[in-house]
Amino acid sequence: MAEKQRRKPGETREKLMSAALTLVGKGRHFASLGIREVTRQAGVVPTSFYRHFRNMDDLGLQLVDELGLVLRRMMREARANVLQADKLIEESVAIFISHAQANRSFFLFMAQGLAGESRAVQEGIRSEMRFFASELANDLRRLRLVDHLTDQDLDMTCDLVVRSVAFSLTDLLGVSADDDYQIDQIRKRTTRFLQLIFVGAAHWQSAG
Amino acid sequence: MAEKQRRKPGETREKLMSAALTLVGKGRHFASLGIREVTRQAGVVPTSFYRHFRNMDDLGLQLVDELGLVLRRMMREARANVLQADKLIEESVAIFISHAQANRSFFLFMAQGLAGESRAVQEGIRSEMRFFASELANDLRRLRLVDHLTDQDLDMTCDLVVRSVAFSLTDLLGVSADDDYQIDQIRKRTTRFLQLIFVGAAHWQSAG
DNA sequence: TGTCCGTGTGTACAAGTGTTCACTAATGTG
DNA sequence: CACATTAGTGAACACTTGTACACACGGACA
Repeated sequence: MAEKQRRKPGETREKLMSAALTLVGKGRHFASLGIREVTRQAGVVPTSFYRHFRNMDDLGLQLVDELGLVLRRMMREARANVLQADKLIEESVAIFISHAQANRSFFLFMAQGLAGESRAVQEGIRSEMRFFASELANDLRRLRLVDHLTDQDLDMTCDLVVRSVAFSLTDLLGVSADDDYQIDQIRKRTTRFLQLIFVGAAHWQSAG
Repeated sequence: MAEKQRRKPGETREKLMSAALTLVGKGRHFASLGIREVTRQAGVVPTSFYRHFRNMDDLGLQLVDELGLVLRRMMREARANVLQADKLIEESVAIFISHAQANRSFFLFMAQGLAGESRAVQEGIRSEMRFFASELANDLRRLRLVDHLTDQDLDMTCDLVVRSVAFSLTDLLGVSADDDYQIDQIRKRTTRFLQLIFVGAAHWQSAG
């Protein structure tokens, strides 16, 4: 019989979550993962799963929570590194892309979850995106870059920005993780998208 | 023994495809569907599946083909009904929303497939979107609404438009099919997104 | 020191899975 | 009409699946 391994608390839980992410990173869709498959990947007996999660949806929800942390780290880095306003878009997108590469599976999971099977996960990710958009709106206000926009129009703009960036995840998803050329193309395109949106915002008049 | 039912050619094939769509419409994710499940929903014996498809990915690919037809019908209707340029965006979005409601499962499948498990389905849907974007670019050129944009910038604009509209599918996905108020909100928001993008395009200068 | 309790393990089971096979009825083709 | 082809059927296969149960170990705390 295999020895019972005593691990530090929460280790198996983490193993299971990162096992699910690993499978997602290998191209599987989260909705198609099973409990046994995940435990197998984690090197843990199936019954252990229930010590930490009620079912796969539950695991998905906890992954969304961790995704929130990843996104917040990314925001912090962007705030720290994006100093000159004229390169704001370019640098923000670059930071996004580099985080997306460093946490590929996480962002794949995010892209999948937007149209996923679990309503709760879906709502969780949408909620993260709303939060992200509202933080972006705050930052832009603070930098006094959008003084001519009403709050509502600013919110709309940021919403569109976040969506466009999120959509680029599905581009990233299609290219292999080390195809630097393609990834750079995606970065450039996403940058142009945002520039176009901000040109629109600069000339937007609320009544329109 | 149940009678062997002779049906008109291709009927079982259609039954299987629409069975898969039905399940998607009920909130399931395509990637999590199994052959037996689909055949059960179609009221057909599991073995029949192999008469028409090699596996679920194959079925997915054929669904993408049909999705192409749906999209082309939609384009045709938009071209026929959108006459006055000043309401172009508003009416196009309205037509999109109404088609998305009329073919809910199809568009859910599309939203799922963008980050789906099958690389081939993914690429198929992206290809449909590219086609859609290039047709849109042609139309805009023909209407002489974007004379100041280079081809490349016009392509980018249309790409962004198509993405924004596609993303709104994930909004639609979250509200029940008969929640007219919410659907109208989505329609309005999507319309504003496109207006913002076109304001951006109007003031875009290629060198930027 | 003794006793919970959280977390790991192995076994078990019924139900569901993809796929193969041999069989058969209807259809199209000569 | 004879006949090959297509498209339906049921039975069977080896496996996988989710989940329940009883048990074992180690740390926290009395």
